Amino acid sequence: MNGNEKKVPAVVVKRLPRYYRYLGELLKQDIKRISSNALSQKMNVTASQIRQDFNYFGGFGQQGYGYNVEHLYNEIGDILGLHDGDTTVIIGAGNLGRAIANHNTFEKRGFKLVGIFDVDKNVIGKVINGVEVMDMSHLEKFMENNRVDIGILTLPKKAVNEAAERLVKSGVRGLLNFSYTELSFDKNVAVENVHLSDPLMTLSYKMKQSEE
Amino acid sequence: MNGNEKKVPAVVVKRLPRYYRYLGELLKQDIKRISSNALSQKMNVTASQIRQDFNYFGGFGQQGYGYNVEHLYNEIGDILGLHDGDTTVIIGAGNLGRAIANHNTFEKRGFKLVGIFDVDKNVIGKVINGVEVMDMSHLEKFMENNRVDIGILTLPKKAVNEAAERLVKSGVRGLLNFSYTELSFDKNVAVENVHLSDPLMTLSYKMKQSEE
DNA sequence: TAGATTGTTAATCGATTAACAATC
DNA sequence: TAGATTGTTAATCGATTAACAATC
Repeated sequence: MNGNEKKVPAVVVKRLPRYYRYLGELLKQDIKRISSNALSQKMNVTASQIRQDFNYFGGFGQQGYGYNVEHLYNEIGDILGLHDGDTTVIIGAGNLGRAIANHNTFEKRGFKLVGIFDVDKNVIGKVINGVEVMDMSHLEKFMENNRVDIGILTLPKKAVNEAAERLVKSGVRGLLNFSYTELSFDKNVAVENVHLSDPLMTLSYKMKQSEE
Repeated sequence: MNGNEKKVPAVVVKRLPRYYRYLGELLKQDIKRISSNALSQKMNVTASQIRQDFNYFGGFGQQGYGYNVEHLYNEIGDILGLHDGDTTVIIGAGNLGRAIANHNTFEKRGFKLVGIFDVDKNVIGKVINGVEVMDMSHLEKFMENNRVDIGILTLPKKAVNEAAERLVKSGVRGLLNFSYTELSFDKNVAVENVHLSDPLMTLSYKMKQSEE
């Protein structure tokens, strides 16, 4: 941030992945350009919001023309850091860890899984989506020899704090935490806490509303 | 809604699961009561916001005392519909479907998994967390004989629309969709679309910010 | 050039925070 | 009763929408 750009509101940042997805779809359909108005109808938001959102990062469009889909897609990818080649490790090779290791969207988005760790002797040595599950006690050695940007935490909450701290000490810059605990570190380590059952609860709330 | 209550903003509803989690923790620690101020410090929000949020649903506190933790916990559970005994089926017994079937938080929140369906002969008949995987072609028959409130969609996007429509036709009132496609139905069917890679992307964005 | 559509400023709306009277 | 803390109104802040001049 160079000081004369205003800080992008969190609510705008959260919308970026959705734009990215829709633009990816347009790209697949070979659509070359789109106006904020056409996009707003597809996405069910206002054209004004779309233009405002994009203009936080500088104008990507052209008056009288609209937006070049491929260009916009790449720019948003850039903003999100999808072209940085960030590497990930998964800590916890349980059901969720395995699901995520096999979830190919992560790769498609430019993230490279380089290691999976667990403490369970029964899973250590197994290969998941081409990546071997290693012994958690070898974490530090592994990270000395491999650049790891992001730690994905899919382990029981009682073990998550220690794992997170070891990752941070070994140089990880971001944590994607699926454990129940809400982690937070100082500003040098970005953290995103994901609670899988939250959407189920808000769904349940919505269901009660539509009953009435 | 009886008309003289104002509609609860979506942003407030989204915060309810987080309150519920924190109150659950307090309950475990045998803490009987808490003030909005004490809770605000734990949760890193303002006390004002907490009181405003709770007052959308009627006052749960008592002047000079604060909030009774257990009572508040149960009230929020009620609001979220966690005590309705909603049943779920999972469509798609792949990695993510299995992870969710084994994810015991869903049960803890009061949702009962009653069926898992797939088209793959290799997984049909297997038992996941005590529930047998059934042939997708038997979905309608199963739903005639069993009340199913929520369909959890963990299948490839090319199959998700058909599955969703079959569920809705068979009487499901809510869909929790993990597939890439964004589903939407008329107002009688609540839908929550979950995109697992979105938090990874926003994490990546945050990492770029803390670099600077 | 005329038409279309952005980028951006201004107006509106809604959410958050502050303040305090009510009351346990 | 005095102190604490809610419930609620009012003030502020920020996000969304509308409008339109700039310009391709």
